[in-house]
Amino acid sequence: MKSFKRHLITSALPYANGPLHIGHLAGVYVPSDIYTRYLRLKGQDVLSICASDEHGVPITLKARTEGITPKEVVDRYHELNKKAFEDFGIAFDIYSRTSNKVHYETASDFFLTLYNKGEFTEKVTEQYYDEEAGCFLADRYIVGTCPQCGNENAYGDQCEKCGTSLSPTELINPHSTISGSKPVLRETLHWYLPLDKYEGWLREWILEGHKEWKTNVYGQCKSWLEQGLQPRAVSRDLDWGIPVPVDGAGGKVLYVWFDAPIGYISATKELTPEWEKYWKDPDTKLIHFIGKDNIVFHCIIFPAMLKAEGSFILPENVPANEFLNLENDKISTSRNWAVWLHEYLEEFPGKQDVLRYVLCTNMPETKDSDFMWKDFQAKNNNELVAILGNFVNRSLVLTNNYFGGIAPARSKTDDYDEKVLSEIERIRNNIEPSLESFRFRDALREAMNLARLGNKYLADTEPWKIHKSDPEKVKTIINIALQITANLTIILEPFLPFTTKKLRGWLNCGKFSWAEAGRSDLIPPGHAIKKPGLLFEKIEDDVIEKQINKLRASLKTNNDTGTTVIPPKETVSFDLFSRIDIRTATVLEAEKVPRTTKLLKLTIDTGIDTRTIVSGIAEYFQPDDLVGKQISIVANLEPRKIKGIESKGMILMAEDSGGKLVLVSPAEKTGNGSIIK
RNA sequence: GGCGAGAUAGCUCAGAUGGUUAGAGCGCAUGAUUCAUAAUCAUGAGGUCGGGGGUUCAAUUCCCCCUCUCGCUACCA
Repeated sequence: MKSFKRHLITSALPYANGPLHIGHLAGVYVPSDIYTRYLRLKGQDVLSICASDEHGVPITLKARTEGITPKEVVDRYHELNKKAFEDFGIAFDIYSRTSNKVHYETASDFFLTLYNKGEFTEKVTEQYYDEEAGCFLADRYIVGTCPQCGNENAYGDQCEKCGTSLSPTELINPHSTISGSKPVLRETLHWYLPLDKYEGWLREWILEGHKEWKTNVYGQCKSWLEQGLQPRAVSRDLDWGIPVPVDGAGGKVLYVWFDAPIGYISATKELTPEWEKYWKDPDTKLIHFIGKDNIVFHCIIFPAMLKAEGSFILPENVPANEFLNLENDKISTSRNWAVWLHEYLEEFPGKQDVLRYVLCTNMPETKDSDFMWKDFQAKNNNELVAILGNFVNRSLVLTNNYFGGIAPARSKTDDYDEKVLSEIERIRNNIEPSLESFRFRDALREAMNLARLGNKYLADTEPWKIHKSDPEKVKTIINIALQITANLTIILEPFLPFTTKKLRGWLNCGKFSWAEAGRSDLIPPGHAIKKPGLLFEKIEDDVIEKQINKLRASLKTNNDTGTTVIPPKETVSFDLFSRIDIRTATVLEAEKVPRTTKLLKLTIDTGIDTRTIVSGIAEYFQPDDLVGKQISIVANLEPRKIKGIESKGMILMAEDSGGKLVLVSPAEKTGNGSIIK
């Protein structure tokens, strides 16, 4: 096992187009914070880096819908998220942002180095250009008819209705969402990172060299490598981002996936003039904390970039977590199915550690896990209050009651006392390997065993029974209880920093180092402690019910109205509208198209004829349920071959923001072929 | 369709290069106890380890098939 001189910890850069929720915390920031705090306690040289990721098309889109500038969007969320991290004690050495000057320079330099080394390939492609707005259009800015499903609102990169990934040139009747005009194709030059070139090296490095990575990470990398890697464009025609630093590259910026990971480097640079020591010296252990959605970037693409650049070290491990669900359902920003960090703090002031604890005990380390409010309550009441808070309270109250708040000396210790004392060190020794291999749930469970040990020790020795008959023995007992309490301030520090700080205050002691954990002389005889308060308080049923109701209510609202309402399309003439022939029809037969997931082949009676329509609705409808249903169709849509079947027309569907499809049917049965107008 | 991860006590999860009674925490039951936020401590009940087949003296652990969940990817409206 290689030993390292220093650590560089990065945490995935949160995208600055929305607030943070518990999923972010459980997946990335709590684990990275625990790990960082542990290393710091051990006195290691460690930097923890994070920043807001502030470029990319979604931010420009959000700005547009809100009628503000992209800068205003990122400013808002950068401040909000930065504060949320601070409030939860996520102790980054720096929380920077990718709109900083130093990042612009770093990312530009990085690009230039690769450019000058000839690491990029250049390719001219035809892209849509908006002549009115005078700019190239990012894929998301082009809307047109999906060539597959006929959805008129398909974006240039993807049709949200059928899920097809598209390229903008495939869209029928494309138009710009900026000016509404019809864009023209223009040639444009872009730079590509030929990932295929690094495939062999990546295989060797990951599949052979890092078999110790978590199975989910290793498996995902293997999956990617076996599918073969393609060159990836590193630039885009866009005006929000870092300009490509090459002559004649006006109007082009670095693609956000390229600039974002470089943000780790720039933030380090901003933090310390010694940044190169952390990024280029092989004695540095680089660890990326991320969620599973980011595995490919941090295990494949970013390492390929670093390798191409040549002077940087590579990550030693990428302990990606899976996802946290909420009350049995996926966390979803658009459905507002989330517990937002800033809202949690308003409703549970001072209870940062409760959330940290619950998220840690239930961290999605090996598979997706679930956050349940009932579970949150149970863990608070049965573990934090009953086991930890209670033990601390007992030991401090006993010290005050029997010794006026002055720590007694141990007189004579018996075998049991010695066994308990040695147990402290054993617990510490158990925690270390868990923390070092990113098994934080295990580590925290073991840490809590120290409080359990304390409770058991008091129950077994029963000082309240003998404090008159054997005061010397009680001195020993209370001394040991205090040593356990002091050790808790060390061992729990990575997990519950607010709690341990409070506890140190009551113990009236300073911060101990990790190496001191296990010692039985942390609190010397004669040391005066303070009057304790309560470490945790019980959470009652009604508080939890309120949270559950709040979630359900927001979900209901979302179902009723849809949170993401797409802005109206441009005005069309009546003439244009009337050229579309919408009719009622009845489904005669329906069957799944073989070897597809989404396609149904429908035979329908249109009143005019009997025809076949292929529709991408198989995920929402059983074929049998459709037979006999009256529906609405576009009867004069140009025919199109789909999977070898000629589809004549398209079925009208209402689609909510979650992508769920509902048939648009006449409210009462009517003749097939009736005109809908 | 392909690939990856997962399915173990009521709940959340560990675990085994195949081999004596499969573990933890919480919950539950019973008992003990009162220093402590009706907290604590002890004991116990609870699992044919997703389903089916195979290899083996022996599989929950290895192999094959199937079902379900999550993710990636392909084809695609």
